[in-house]
Amino acid sequence: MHGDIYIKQMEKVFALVDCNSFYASCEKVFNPKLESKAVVVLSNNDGCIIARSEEAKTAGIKMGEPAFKIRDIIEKKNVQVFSANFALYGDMSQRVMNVLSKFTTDLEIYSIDEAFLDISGLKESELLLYGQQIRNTVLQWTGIPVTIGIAHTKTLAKVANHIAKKSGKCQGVLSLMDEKSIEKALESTPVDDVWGVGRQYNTFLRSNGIYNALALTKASDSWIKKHMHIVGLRTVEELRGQPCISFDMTVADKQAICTSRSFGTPMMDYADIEEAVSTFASRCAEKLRHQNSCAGVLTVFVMTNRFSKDPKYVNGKTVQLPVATNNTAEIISHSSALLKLLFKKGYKYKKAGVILTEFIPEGEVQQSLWDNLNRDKQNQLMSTVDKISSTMGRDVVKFAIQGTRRRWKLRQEKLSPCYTTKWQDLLNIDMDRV
DNA sequence: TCTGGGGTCCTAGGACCC
DNA sequence: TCTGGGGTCCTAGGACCC
Repeated sequence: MHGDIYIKQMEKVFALVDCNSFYASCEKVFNPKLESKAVVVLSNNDGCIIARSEEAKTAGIKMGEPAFKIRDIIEKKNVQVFSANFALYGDMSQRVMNVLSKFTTDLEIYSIDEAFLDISGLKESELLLYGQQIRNTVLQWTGIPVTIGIAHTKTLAKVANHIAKKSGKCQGVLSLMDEKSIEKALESTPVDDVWGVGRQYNTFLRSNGIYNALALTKASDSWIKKHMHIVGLRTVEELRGQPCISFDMTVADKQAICTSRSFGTPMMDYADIEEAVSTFASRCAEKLRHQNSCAGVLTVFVMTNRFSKDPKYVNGKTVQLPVATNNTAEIISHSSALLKLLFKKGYKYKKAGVILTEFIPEGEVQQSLWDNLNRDKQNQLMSTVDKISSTMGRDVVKFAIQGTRRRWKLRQEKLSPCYTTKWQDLLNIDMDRV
């Protein structure tokens, strides 16, 4: 058929490269003592498990579990625990992506540890070998092990990746190209392992007798659309082999920027929270300047610990800024004005945050008649601050209101060195003992 | 003692317009 | 008593992702 030939020629092939236990693997790269040990990485404040090495998974540690609940497993199985070191992980991520970009420029960096490659045009028989080549190169050049799934749609590439992760047979690479193997793969994939099916849809689908990905592909379009909307229908079409999710190599500007933290210990003093909120505001402004935008709307929120029995208070306030800005001083002063309105004495605050939205490009800001700020001068100041921060380190210069006490700071008791981003943390090797 | 942080997209419903 | 038709814009909330 004419149509068939057309589709054959157009058919794309995607490879999803996904780092194995990424954060845990980063810790292992620079610390050979960790090899073959169970390693876990904790969220900020040393709260929950956010990464587990293969050995840690085998030990029965679950994703997202609070660390204090699994103290006994950690002790019994000699699990090596680390506080999240995002400076290290971010830098390692860049290295991995750099290696991938040597293979193709058609690269979509999807998250810190995942990228899609458009590898259309290769012969089907070459795909596995090519995947192995990518895998070996990334491992050799960065020390990070990856798994690769290959298919005609991104969602199927995800399925392939998932299976390759679990099955030793695949040696880290699986391609799902022919109908038979796709069907087998879908049947063995629990429906909640499908990319786009979360907790709610999982419950819903199961209560309707759909337990695996294959069954999901057999549901009717109208039923899917009714209950899972257009996004759900796209997922199902992708599982059927029909590409619906676009491949996008350009990094889109963010539409919202948020900086928020839980405090290491609960805070009751206004001054402490003001320090924290000012620091978050400053961080937001940095991120905003980084993408050359100005924000028109600013939100501040505070909350008490939702798990404790103490009185609870959750609140947020939003302002429309008179002139859209990315100036740290302005964003800090609006943030503390909002905090002043929000703050109520007597509560034990656990978390606060600053959110910026309604962005416009720096060059298109509407001036106000009553604006009495010298914006050119302020912009020069900001770019000087940014330059100092990027060469000499963050917070070398900062606003006084951000404070120095940092009583709100994170708990990070098991932080590893920043092996790749701080001179003083570089590894020393004693040649006499090698 | 101890439970993360930062995003995206879509939909329904209300307000408002002619 | 009856009570159109068609549209836009905005917001809150829900779902998902890593």
